[in-house]
Amino acid sequence: MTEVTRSAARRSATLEDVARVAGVSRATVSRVINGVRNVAPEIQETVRQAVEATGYVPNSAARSLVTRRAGAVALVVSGTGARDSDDEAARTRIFTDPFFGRVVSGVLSGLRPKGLHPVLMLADDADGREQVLAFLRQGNADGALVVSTHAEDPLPAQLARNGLPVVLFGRPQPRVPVSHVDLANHEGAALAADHLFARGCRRTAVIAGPSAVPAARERLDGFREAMKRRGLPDVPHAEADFTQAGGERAMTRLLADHPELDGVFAANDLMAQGALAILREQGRSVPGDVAVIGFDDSSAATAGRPLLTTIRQPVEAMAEEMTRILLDGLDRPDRPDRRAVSVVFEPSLVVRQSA
Amino acid sequence: MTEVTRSAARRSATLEDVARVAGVSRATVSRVINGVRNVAPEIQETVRQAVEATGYVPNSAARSLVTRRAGAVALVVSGTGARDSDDEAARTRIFTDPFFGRVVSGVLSGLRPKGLHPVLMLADDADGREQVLAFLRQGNADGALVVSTHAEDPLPAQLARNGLPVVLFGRPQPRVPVSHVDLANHEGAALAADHLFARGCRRTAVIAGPSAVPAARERLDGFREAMKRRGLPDVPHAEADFTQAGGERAMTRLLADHPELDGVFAANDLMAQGALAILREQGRSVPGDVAVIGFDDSSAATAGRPLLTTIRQPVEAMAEEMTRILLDGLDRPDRPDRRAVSVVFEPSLVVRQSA
DNA sequence: AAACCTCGATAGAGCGCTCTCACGGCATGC
DNA sequence: GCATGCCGTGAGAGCGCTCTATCGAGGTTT
Repeated sequence: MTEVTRSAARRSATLEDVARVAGVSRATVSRVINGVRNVAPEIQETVRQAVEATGYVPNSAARSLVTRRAGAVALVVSGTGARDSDDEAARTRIFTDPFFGRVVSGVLSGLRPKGLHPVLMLADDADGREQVLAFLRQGNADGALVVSTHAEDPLPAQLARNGLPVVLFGRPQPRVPVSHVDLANHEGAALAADHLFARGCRRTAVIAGPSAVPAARERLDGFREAMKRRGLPDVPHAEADFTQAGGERAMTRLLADHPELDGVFAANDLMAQGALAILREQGRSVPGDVAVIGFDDSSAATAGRPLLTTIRQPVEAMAEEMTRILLDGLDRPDRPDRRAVSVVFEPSLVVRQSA
Repeated sequence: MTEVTRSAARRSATLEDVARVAGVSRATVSRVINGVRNVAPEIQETVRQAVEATGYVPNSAARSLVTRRAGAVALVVSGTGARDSDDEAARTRIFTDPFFGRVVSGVLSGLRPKGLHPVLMLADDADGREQVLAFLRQGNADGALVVSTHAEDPLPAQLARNGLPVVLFGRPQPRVPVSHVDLANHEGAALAADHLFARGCRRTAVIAGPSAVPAARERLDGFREAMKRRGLPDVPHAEADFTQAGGERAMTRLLADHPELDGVFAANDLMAQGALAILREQGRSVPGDVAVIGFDDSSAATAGRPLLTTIRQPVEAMAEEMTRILLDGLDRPDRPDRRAVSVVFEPSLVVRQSA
């Protein structure tokens, strides 16, 4: 084998090669490969055989260049609140949270029918945000799915300003018109309050999420408002960071300040687990002495004993809907109806053992 | 503004535009944008200003087309064992496992210096494997990081056969020469055995992972061999699926068959948590009546009480090393030293409360 | 002073694909 | 019988970039 043929064998087949083998033009092969439009059946067959014979695989860079479509979407985790972008512990924490895994799972489900795959990006500081922006503007991805945590996260606005298709998990800042999916957090928290009240709890407390996170605020407010309606206007709370360790610290504080507690509502399951651990250590039985309700119905809810009573958030379905909205927007010929779409999901109460 | 100028403004600036503004050639602008080689400082400055003025962003499809580099790597989760690819529960389970999150975190760390981002792919059936293969052959990614679970997973071999750069998490089948990172699972299991023995446990059992997973086999074998060396050749075990629920079932079975148990080694932390839950339910104190050791030192280890004594697997560091190996291979000019590289990490014992 | 380098910049080919436009052949309408 | 329309195919431009070959200017060598 000469040097020439070897290098020829090395480089993979192109449309040109297939066309030559099939005895047709490049354009015809292209038509067969993509949406088959007006090509005689017998020629289609010939082309297909030529593709087989040459082992042809379309080059996506070339295709993207002319179609101006990347055929990819970015999945951005934004604003983790890591102070330092080298803070691997913080990064691991967010990716280890069951919430993240459920989002990934839902996104994958939503993308699968279209044969797309998400590019994972972390935008936890200005530099990371710049990277996401550049990535999209360079055409590496056609749109972004953003899981943003902080309310003041500027990324959604930046993306929207650049005219890039975005869908958010969670409500964006009021002034930013961006498509998103969300959960009725108020209602979820009220469900928890009602259940605790019905059990007879009158001295409840809340382990809240970071006040910078809108969903966390809504859960706290929703719970307090529901209790107020029942004549209990004073519900103490401690703020934590959505982690188990944070939940432990918050529970410890709460117990010290309010030893008479008989019910706890945690803004997510991880913190509820932390609460459970501390209650056990301090010799309080759950749900006998203190009833505990979590939020999310993630895998953490059934990870320990007692099994956690919790408010279910259909994260997978929400993530799937998020990709659907994005893909719809990409398909649409740009102009018409470019307004932001939003879909709000309803939470539900899942009663197990802890309350 | 006329229709023409508007559409001109719409489409983003190209190299040509920048060159015109800067009064130089396309090639010079290209040199400035990329590795700056032999360009007079003042011209560099002029070009930079022109880039600024035009808001130029390089088009990566065009670049990829000529460089034949995608500037992306695939992160493939392969062989989850989901029977049905529509089995969302199974999919969520794998992504919810802290192990996955740690891998993602490590990969991100390894990719960050190069400004790359992983494309997430799930290859849980033949169709998924085909997609991964096609994706890489189309040049969408330059290489793959594969987290493969089953020993008989054909994907690594398929990729290697196609000459695509791959690095595996975990040892591949014996006959497949593929770069990988791995943990000394035998040694880790022996560490667990030694610790239990030193505590006085003589009636231990193992909650093993799926026998199709090489790492699971090694952990079981390592534990049994270590116990055998100490004169305890009979260590019962129950096989589970690396999930908490599976751990619970295995523990229940083990307890029924061997009520006299005084020590349990679980092949991962999730199953150890399951064991803890069952032991509590059955009124056995941990570590008083039964000592428990997990494996991984994931977030699950500190998720409940008692805190789990476990064998630490440095997943983040392993994942980071995995990307380093892949990127090194991509940089190298192909031919020389194309042999498979492997790096084996050492586990360590982390003593907490459960043993 | 002529020949030779060297360095910085340009011209232009070409990566592999899609898509518009033109064209030939055939059926249809008057 | 000739104009008309449609359908299937081919020719060719061009997407935005990189990179090789080339050229010109200025300095050095003999």
